[in-house]
Amino acid sequence: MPGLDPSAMRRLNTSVVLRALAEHDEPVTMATLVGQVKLSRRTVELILTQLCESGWAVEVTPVHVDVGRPPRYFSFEADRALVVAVRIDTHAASAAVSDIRGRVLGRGLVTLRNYSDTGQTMIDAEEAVDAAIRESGQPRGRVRAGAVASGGAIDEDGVVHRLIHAPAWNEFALADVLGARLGIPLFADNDANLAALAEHWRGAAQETDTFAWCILGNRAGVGIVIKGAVHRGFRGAAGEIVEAGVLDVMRMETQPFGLLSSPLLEERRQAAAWLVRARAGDAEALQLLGEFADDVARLLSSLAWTIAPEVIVLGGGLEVAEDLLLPRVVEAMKQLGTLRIDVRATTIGADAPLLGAVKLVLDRMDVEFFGPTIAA
Amino acid sequence: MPGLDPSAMRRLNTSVVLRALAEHDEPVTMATLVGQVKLSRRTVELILTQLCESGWAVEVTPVHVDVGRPPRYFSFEADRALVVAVRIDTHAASAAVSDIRGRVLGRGLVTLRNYSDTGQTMIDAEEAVDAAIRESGQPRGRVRAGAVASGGAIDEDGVVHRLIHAPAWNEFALADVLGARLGIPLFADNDANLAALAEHWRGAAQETDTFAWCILGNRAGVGIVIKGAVHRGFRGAAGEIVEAGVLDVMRMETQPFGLLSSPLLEERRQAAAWLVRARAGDAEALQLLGEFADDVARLLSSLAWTIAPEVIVLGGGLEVAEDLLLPRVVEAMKQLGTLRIDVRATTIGADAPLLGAVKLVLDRMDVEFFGPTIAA
DNA sequence: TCGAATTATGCTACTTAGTTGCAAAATTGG
DNA sequence: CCAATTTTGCAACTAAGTAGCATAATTCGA
Repeated sequence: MPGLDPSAMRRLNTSVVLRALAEHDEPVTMATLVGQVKLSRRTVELILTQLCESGWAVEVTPVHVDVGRPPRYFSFEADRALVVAVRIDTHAASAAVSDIRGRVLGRGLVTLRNYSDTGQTMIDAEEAVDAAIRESGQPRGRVRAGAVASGGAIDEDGVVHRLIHAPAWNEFALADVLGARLGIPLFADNDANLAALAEHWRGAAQETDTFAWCILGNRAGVGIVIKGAVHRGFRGAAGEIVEAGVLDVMRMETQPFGLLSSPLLEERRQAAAWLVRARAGDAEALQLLGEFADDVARLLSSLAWTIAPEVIVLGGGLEVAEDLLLPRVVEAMKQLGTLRIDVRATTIGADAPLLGAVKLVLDRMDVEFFGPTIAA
Repeated sequence: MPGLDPSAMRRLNTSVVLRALAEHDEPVTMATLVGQVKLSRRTVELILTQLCESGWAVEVTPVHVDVGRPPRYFSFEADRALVVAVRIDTHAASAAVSDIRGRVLGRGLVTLRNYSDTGQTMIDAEEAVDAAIRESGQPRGRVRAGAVASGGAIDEDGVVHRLIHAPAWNEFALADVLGARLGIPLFADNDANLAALAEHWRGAAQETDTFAWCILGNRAGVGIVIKGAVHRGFRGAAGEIVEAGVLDVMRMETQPFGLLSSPLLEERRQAAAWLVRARAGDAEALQLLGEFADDVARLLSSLAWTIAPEVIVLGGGLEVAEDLLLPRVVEAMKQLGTLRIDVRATTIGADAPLLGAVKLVLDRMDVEFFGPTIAA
């Protein structure tokens, strides 16, 4: 337990002021900030001066209308630090460069040459990052950190522990290897976890902070957010349905509606065709849809009694069937006697894991961005 | 986000020093504390003086042998604040009075007159508390706070949301009602959650901080600890297997080995008889034991893929069958293809929920004990 | 155009609290 | 009884937050 000295107090207060400043999209007056942070005006003034000197804040002079001496306006310099988010799928690597507020400035997409070859995939991923940086038009040096989303159980150190269909990835130090290649600190996490994080940040689960996000079907995974933070579990294995055993996941894989979440366009097209049939009232399609809903409900029930999330968000392609699937799943859960849980569809869609990676690095870099270094 | 002023800094440092002091069972010198808290000797000295004045610390003069000027010794005054833990079972209310270090000073036990009558049960619970305080020999006024362990889904405000076999308890504000009766701030939580907390504190799960604790059989419940804190889930429903639906829990209830965790002595005796038969190699008993192990394994698998705990602790009576049950459960989980998890038996036993209640109130009262009030 | 009203600023003086370091105190051992 | 040793007690200093007042820079109305 380390005690605090006055300089630690100043660091903390600096971080408080900077956070308050960063919350506003528009420039704000000192008085506004003083109201928020519960520090004296003088202190805020001194800290703001320091922040301007170190480049984290800028003073701007907007047009002014009110009576009285015009206040000084300050705004947060979001461009000062950029982050990059990478997503590695079985078929493609995508990347997004974003500023520290989460505004995406550029994107890149590269089709993977050979997913089973981790080395090649790292090259592909770097290409996607390069493309994203190029599109952003920002100097590369501004990209300070990054996060990568991938399938599999990924622990806090960014090591992939199990990726059932791709043994080459087992025990692969994804975060370290790709981070070294890109020359920045890099975090890694499971794509379902990151999708959940994104959904909490900007999607369908903003008002709750204990919930689960699911992709179920051809691929299957659950992302769990507890008290606002991703729950990874031991060696990142939380939410890794592939390991379930309890539930017959394989059956979902051979289910046409399971293909809704396939990374392959062709398979998604097949699934969409079944959806059309179901919407038209085709008996076989409705039968299969019902079975799929039952399977999904059984999985969600398992989540319900263990985690007891307040909300479950269905993502990963399932959202296109929202109208047909949701009522059936809810009904099936009721039949199972499960606690009534608010089940809803994603509002972010396919971009979720990438957006979640942005959020992950923003969260993790708080200390770096808002911590000791600021004062310098 | 509130900023810090010098007095907040002092409060924090005071709490740091007090915690460091409380870690030692024996009196310690100032120099030792200085080494631990990373504050200057002068500051520690001033804070210790204040703590002595406010009664949280006392200076003692032990015999001294080393050369040099003899140091001043200080020790933490654990008696200054006592807490009471209550456990409400279907058949009895028990209570324990403990000091702030968790040393139990007195106990009480009252057989419930009518569990379905919450009012009567509150009276019984208070009697148990009175008995425990009497046994401790401490003045009642020293008991500053308490916690109560009960079955059912209990939210953070201490309201019981579902207790399937006792509708009178539904939406009963357990913490508030009993707290008002006892005249102290009272926290409430599910007994499995509290047992898990106890196991983390003093039992079989001290070295991990993400794990689950189970009572399975006649009663069923799971307590989940994530990053050292109990995970309650929405409205306290996490780990409430009763709601499962997915798994055939009722079958376990009619299983003779399920009676191992019965609150009734008679039923436990029956179960013990089956254990004897199994140990003697009786085929029927071994068959039933195997089925029980399979059921348990299926439940634990569900925990494994959702939470991914590092350890699962079996408690609530199951520990008496440890030698026969554990290998079978582990084998059955392997058959299910579940991630290998360290499954072990409780080292605390039946006292776990009560001990967990002590820990809960100590954790929750940190702010009160170690927070702003100290300096006064 | 000028003065009153208004509002934010810049600063000085003061307080709290943490750090440094030195002289003095209290012990043991020869 | 003196040297060695270890800890204490305190004075002087520094960092950082608070309070509050005189002043500056506006708008508005006459």
